[in-house]
Amino acid sequence: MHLIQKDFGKWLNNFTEEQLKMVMDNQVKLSYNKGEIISKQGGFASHIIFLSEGLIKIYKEHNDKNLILKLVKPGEFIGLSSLFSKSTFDYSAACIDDSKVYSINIETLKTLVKSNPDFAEKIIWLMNQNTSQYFERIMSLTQKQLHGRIADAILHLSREIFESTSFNMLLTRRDLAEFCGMSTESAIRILKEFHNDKIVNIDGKMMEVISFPLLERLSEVG
Amino acid sequence: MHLIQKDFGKWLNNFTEEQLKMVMDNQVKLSYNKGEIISKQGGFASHIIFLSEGLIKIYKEHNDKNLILKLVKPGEFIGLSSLFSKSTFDYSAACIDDSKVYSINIETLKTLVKSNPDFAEKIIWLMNQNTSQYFERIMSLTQKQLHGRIADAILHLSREIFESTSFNMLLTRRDLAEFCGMSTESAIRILKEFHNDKIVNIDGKMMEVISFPLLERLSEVG
DNA sequence: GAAATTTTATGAGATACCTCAAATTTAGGT
DNA sequence: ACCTAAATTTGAGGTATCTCATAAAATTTC
Repeated sequence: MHLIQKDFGKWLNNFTEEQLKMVMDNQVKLSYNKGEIISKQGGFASHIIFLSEGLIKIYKEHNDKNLILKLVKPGEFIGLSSLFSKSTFDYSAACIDDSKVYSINIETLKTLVKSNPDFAEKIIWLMNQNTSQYFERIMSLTQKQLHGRIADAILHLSREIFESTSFNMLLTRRDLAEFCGMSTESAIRILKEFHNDKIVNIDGKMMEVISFPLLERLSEVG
Repeated sequence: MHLIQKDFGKWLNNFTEEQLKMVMDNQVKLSYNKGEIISKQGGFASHIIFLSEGLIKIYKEHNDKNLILKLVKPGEFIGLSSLFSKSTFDYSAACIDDSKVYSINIETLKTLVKSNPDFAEKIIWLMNQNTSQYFERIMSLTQKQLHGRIADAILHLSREIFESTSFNMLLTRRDLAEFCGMSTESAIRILKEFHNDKIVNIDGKMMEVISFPLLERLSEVG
């Protein structure tokens, strides 16, 4: 009880004792290793996942090329888009880093949404945050060229995901390419270019942003 | 009262008299002409719109190029993504055809969502439908080349929007291009190609699908 | 109903990006 | 520690797509 309240924190406000017990009784904590797949596109969506530790990629498979739709960091839910609609996932989820998650029965969450308007509001708010993020991604991926897209990705990693100027990005070059909708070779070339131009400092997967203004400019001009 | 119940139909189930009255008192019906802008990116999101008649495009502006995120047909809501989150629209909406809409105060809708769990469920369901559609769009726009994207667009128009093999697509070539994330010239060239290859029959804005299998094949291979 | 604007159309040239190939480095498994 | 597989890197060549220019057709405006 203690642990889950600490992690879920803000999501469990205003729950009655009965509702809290319901969450407790219908949830398990799971650990995944880097590289492991949590859910597979087309698979049965019986649970919603809450990420407690680690980093996860949500991606779609198309022929043999993948596109990473979203990076999920601790504190976020995965699978909300299956609430009240599809019974199958329309995307896959895999761990970029060792991860710990709570897996919550989807029926439980449905019941909670229907019995607790404040929780429903929070879920709707979360889903709208996601949608807004997807709009940004669509614009980046479709309207900008390679440099702008990589700039967007670096800004996202620095500000949203790792919340630091300097971080281990964990993503492989291929992950980054799949996040930016480009070939791995292009991603590599542009990273090197940014490094040479002293926009970022890159050593393997370690990344340090040197100039946010330049990244923002690249993002802006596309 | 009669009119709105006919239009909103399925959305007003399970409402109490009081709630129905609340909808009635906080809603106006508006008419727009083809080409008119309903809401502008960055504008204040004070209302949710329910499309009763016509066709509307939801689009984002980037530098001087637009991208049409979604086509909205009668029976759908616009602006749900502002419920419980942003107070400004992060996209614009404009009429592709003469349209009639109900404009509903956003606070009213919030109240209803919080007081009627069934309605909340429906809203969540709707938002998830949208998200699912956006995933499809991201895949089409980022993973497929021109022919696949135009094929996707035609299939969408035929099946989702007009629900007919033969229809007046209303969109200009430029709209179609902005829906497919390509230059107007490319859209025109590929439409002509499809016409010459007898995949569709095109005369101005009139469009007749001749071979769904071929379109699906083009969509599949990308 | 004529003028002005927008839309549609087509060609040629430019270029951003991908694909393929081959080498080197790094990571993973036993 | 070794072997294998995966990830990273770089170059060269090809191509899908865009841009620009120009013109005809269609639509809107007054």
